[in-house]
Amino acid sequence: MTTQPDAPIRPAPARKTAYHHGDLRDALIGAAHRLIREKGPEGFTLADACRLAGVSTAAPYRHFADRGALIEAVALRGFAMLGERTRTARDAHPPGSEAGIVAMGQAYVAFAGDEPAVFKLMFGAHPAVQPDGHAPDEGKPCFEVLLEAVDAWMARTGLGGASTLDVALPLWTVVHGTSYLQIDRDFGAVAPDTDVEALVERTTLALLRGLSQRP
Amino acid sequence: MTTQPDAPIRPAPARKTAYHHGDLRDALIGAAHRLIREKGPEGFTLADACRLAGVSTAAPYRHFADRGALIEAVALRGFAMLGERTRTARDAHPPGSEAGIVAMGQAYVAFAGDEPAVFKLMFGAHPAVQPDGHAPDEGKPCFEVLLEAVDAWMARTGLGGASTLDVALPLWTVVHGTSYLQIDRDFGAVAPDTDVEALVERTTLALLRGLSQRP
DNA sequence: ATATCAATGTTACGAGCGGCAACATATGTT
DNA sequence: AACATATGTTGCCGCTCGTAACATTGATAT
Repeated sequence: MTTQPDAPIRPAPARKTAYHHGDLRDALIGAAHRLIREKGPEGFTLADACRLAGVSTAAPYRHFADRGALIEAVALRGFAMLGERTRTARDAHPPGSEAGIVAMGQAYVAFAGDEPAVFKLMFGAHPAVQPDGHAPDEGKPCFEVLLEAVDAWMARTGLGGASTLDVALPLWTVVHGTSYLQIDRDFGAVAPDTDVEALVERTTLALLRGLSQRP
Repeated sequence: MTTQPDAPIRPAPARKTAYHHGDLRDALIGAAHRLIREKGPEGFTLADACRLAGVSTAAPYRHFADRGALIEAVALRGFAMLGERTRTARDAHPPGSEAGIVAMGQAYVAFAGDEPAVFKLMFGAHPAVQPDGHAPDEGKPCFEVLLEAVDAWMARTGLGGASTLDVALPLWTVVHGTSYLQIDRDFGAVAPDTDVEALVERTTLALLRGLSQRP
């Protein structure tokens, strides 16, 4: 069981003594999640999380290397949530359908809207980048759900000559860009009344149509 | 004249005394730009900028309300740069051409790649959001360059029934998403050898094709 | 049962940063 | 020459991150 950000601070086993928290690691992740959600990743403070968990400011260092490690743990939770929502969206539509791909994209953007700060953590550049330039692949499972759906769609529409990535990457850029523009309110200055859900649908469908015809 | 981040620290007029810097505001923006470019917006420290400019840590408060105001000034410079690069890309192609729109998108992504930290500042959510939800519109001029190009393209291809925004917003999401995925190395875990320039071209052309046909 | 060890808390501290108040110096206006 | 204003300095406070040294608990072995 993981402590959700809305859960009470100290749901751990009732103990005689309060010296040992019982499940501090998980409680800290929950507290950090809540605080990051409220104040954003920048405003988040390790000391605040400690206060929320009712623990001294040195305690986290028994469970996390440093502030960044705790933040990363929150990001990891985010990928689990995103994967779940993506699969749910997929399962609501026939396999290989365009509607399914649209719904997955809308789920992506909706998740970003619901958890903007966590979304940024998940995809924000990790300071620890491998020397070979390969990033850590926590998000890979999520992407593979999309890859399967695209594969099914390509098989159904008999699209020859293109690879799965040729379709999946453009789709990803659309929903990722829409997510960021929504989160950062960048539509506001230019098209304040943008309905992102409809935007994703129109753009995704147009993209699929454009990709499926030989020029 | 604005102090570029590569310029010497104290290019201001040679004075008898060093007490007054002479052009501290601009020098601080230049220093901040350089530091943010090197260490990212998070790692940027007002004190570092002061050291770079050879000035005490309290001096900036004569020119900027706080740390955030200095950062915003750097972001403003970014919009000027982006606008210039966008217009240059446009002018290299015939008006109303798809090649021009592609080139503008590639310029957008290339700018993000060259100035990732500044790019994030520019589009990152401003803490000061108007109560009506409208964001400050420093980026509007850049977007209007795209709007004009899309207008010309729509006029040329005789696309009826759709508004300019119906085309421009999808295009924006593509290049914005590509920019972020490139900056944060998120392609790395999934498609490490992605050529973003080619990706923008393929995606933009497919999108334009898909949008220009009645379903 | 009890002694010991490892895990997991605590307090105390130092360095660095952001921001303010009070003071100092240059510039320019009358 | 005298004053007002703009601009920079020192000194200070509160806060955060992270480390070191110490304290408490639960588990394990005898």
